[in-house]
Amino acid sequence: MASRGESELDRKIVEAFKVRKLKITPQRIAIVKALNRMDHPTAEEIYEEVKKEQPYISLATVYRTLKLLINAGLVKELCLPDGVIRYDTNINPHINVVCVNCGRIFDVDIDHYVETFMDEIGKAVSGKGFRVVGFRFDVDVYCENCSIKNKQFESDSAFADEDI
Amino acid sequence: MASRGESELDRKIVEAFKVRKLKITPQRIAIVKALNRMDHPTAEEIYEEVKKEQPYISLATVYRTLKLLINAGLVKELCLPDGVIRYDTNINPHINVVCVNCGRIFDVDIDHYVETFMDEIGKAVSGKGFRVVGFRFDVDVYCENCSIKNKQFESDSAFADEDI
DNA sequence: ATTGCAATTAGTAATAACTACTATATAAAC
DNA sequence: GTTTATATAGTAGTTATTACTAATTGCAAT
Repeated sequence: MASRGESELDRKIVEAFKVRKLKITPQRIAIVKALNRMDHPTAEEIYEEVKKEQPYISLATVYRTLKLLINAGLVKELCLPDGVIRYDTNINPHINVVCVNCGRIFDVDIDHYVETFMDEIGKAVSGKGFRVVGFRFDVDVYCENCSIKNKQFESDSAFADEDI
Repeated sequence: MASRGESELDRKIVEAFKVRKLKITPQRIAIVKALNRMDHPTAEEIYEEVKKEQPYISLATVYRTLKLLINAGLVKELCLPDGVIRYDTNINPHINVVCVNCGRIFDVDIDHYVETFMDEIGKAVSGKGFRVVGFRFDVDVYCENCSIKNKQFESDSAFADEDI
């Protein structure tokens, strides 16, 4: 009967919990598993998903656990123009490409560009004594579908005449 | 008596208002002027500042006016890890360098790098049909002061061992 | 396996940030 | 000045999140 419990959890997460002396509870297991199968969910969406497995879980537990995971560096918050915080299990440096029309979020890997970006940022902030610990790079777009449907918005952006 | 009213307002803002058939009210003038002398304020902070000039202004008017200015592309929202929305009158492409310890925000001009960034993003998202309309680039740092006071946090970041 | 207890939980109250609503007032076009 | 659509103050309502509390539980030490 090895199908229940922490054995299903990513070793990295178990490790992060143990190292911080955090208990591995069924609620936390369910939340982590839900996060892993969801795509940029909100706290409320996670709550609804986790309820399938833990029907009596409290929304407060979801928020508390998310905060733990964030503090452990296992999850990141996304704050997008719709004002709702979403949670991202992709902690690799990447761009969140967000369609301003339909809200879909596309993770765009920038492994190959990170060094260049960081060099440029380094130049831009040099001499000011900043120690960089992370970044958020969100790009607002119309995705392919919404571009087609929203031709009329073509010059609504501050960047429209910069041809980017 | 040319010291009151819209004559004090940036021509660009008057233009943006007229073009949208929005009335130029004393409240809106006061809000725009407050924004111009403040540094990344929250709605609440703007409200307190504007009250000095318009003691009976309503917080709802502040929020409504901010939304107008955002829609007109004259102001941008910043959503930083503290969860409070701040308003930025710098609509030029720039990086918001945020000290994760003291919360101070430093605008870092990237005029010279924007083209490079956009090229890189273009490469990263190419073939996916995205039409870029804007971006947010926030960099979390310890500022010079807080770096000195917080040596103990040196390896707390997911990026710590990447030497960025 | 049992025990002891600090950590965790469910449930809910409280808070914070914002939005909607409504009756009154006003900017600006005539 | 008159008109009228727009804007406003004040406030109620909403949403997202956090705080609190009494009961429960993971897990380390027996």
